[in-house]
Amino acid sequence: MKIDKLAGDRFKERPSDCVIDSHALMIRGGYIKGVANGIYSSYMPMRRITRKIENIIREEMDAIDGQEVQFPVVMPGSLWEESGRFTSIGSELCRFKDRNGIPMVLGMTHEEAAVQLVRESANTYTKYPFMIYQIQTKFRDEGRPRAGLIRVREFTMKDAYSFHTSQEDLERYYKICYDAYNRIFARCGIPEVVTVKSDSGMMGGSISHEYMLLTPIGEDSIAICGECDYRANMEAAECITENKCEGEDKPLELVYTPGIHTIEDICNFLHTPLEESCKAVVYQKNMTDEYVIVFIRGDLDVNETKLTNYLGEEVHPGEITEDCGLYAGFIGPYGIDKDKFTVIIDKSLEGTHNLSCGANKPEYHYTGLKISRDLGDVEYVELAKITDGGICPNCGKHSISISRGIEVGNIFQLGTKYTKSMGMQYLDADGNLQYPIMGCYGIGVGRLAASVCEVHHDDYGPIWPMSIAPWQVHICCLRSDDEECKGFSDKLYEDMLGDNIEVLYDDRNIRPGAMFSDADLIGVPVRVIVSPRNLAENLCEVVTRDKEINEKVPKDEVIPFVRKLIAERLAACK
RNA sequence: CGGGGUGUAGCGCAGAUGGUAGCGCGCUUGGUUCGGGACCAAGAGGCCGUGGGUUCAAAUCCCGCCACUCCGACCA
Repeated sequence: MKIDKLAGDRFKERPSDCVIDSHALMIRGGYIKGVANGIYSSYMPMRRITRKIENIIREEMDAIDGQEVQFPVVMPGSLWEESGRFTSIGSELCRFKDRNGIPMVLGMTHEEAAVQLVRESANTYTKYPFMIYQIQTKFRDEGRPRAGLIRVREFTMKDAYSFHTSQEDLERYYKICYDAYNRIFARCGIPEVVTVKSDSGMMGGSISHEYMLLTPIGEDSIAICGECDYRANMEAAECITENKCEGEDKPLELVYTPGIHTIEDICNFLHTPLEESCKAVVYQKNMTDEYVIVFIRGDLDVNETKLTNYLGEEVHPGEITEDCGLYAGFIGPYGIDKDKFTVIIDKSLEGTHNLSCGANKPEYHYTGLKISRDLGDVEYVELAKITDGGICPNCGKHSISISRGIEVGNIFQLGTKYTKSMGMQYLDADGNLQYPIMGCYGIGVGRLAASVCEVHHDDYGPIWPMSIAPWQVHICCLRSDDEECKGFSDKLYEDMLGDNIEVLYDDRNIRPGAMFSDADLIGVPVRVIVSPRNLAENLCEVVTRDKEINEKVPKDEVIPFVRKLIAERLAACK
């Protein structure tokens, strides 16, 4: 490829609306162009990168007996009604009608399509286990796309679905996928990706893992133990609390606390630590607006994902109105109307005493609350967010730190949610009808490319690993007006093409500075610089984008030298 | 869903108090340059997001839409 024909501009100024580096570099380098909010087109360099990523994924999926298939982007709503997701999913599922008025959806994930594809043919246990996968466009009408390709509405994804006749077999295969995923990320040049336990959200199912690239710009928070190998998404992390319950129990006492509304204020007023208070967090159910009140230790926050899972329905922060029977700032667990409100006591309050809390009466709080004494038998529910410096649920030490990460992939054990709801069955060896057990496995291709860029770049541009680089070699002909320089460069380019080296050739009559800046933005790992100066000594300069290598090589040995470099670097990405 | 911001040339921006649009980068042509985004000269390129209103006159003032964007919430 000659660079002067390459569609897409490269430019110097950072676009003002780019917050993260990978986004800015991909716009500045002529990789992508925005079409609409969260929707991008890719220029050739980007497409070559994603194609290589897709091929790596393909190789690894094929190696674990995956069958590549293709599902449609547009599906009838009726298919999604079978699983119940046509109505259960919110506006991120794009719905529309075809010319006959039939409800249709744009695929945001393909469990339904996967089951539809195989439910008749996989009717005997002898066909199990098997896995099908595709690499295809998804559309999710996100409320807020951001960060370039990290969070978009339309994207390419590899999604895989496995089918099993037992939980044991699913777990066996799940482990195989787990390892295949690690190989994929290592081969794409980001071996530092870690797995974390995650919440399975709307997918259903139980065990799931996310593959996280740890970086401060990540959107997810991850709890990591510094002492053992415990790692979990904040949403899924169990919050362990120790309540020492020192000193004597004090009696429950009503205290006049005019104008004190927040838990910080009451603790300051009483000179007690936040741990000795019980705060109320008010939510309302999305469907009915019914109030849900969570009581939790004053220093902790509610993990709303856990709350949603516990309730089995969505909630939003509650609006406390004049006549709802609640007094904002004075809500407490003692004497609250349990018939009128859903009241939940967080596990962090188990084994506590001498708590201060609201008195359900304006301008009054209680002190000396002991739940086991004053409220009798209550169910404690684990709903708190794990905290930085908190206790590790695995090893029990105060060793949790919270990091940020980008989710580049995930794997789920789905169970029978889709096979049952969609009526997929097979005959087992004893002649009984059974529902297959499913797993599903996803990787966002564009997000992965952007993640690699985010981790591998400098001020001048991306530094692509050889395995996914848009080209392997970039020839810079520094003086195209010099006959010898141009002649040698042209020949080198032709020879490399003939030798099946992926080469980008810059023979524009521009100044070296501009040429190097463009080369940096394209981020090709190996650069060959041809100039009259070096040619006078029969040399070419070979440099790598990561600055590891900068050597003058005899001009006749450039191709073998470069071939060796490419081979070494490809081998390093395994 | 809540709260901000911005829409003027391909990109980045300036255009108090209304008078018919400008700068930098990029692009075209010619010349001088040539190892980290050169310089000179001459050019091309604009329905000022959109609809309405006020006015002799609107990029500018008023109202309504739309789009993009940032922060937060939500998010297989």
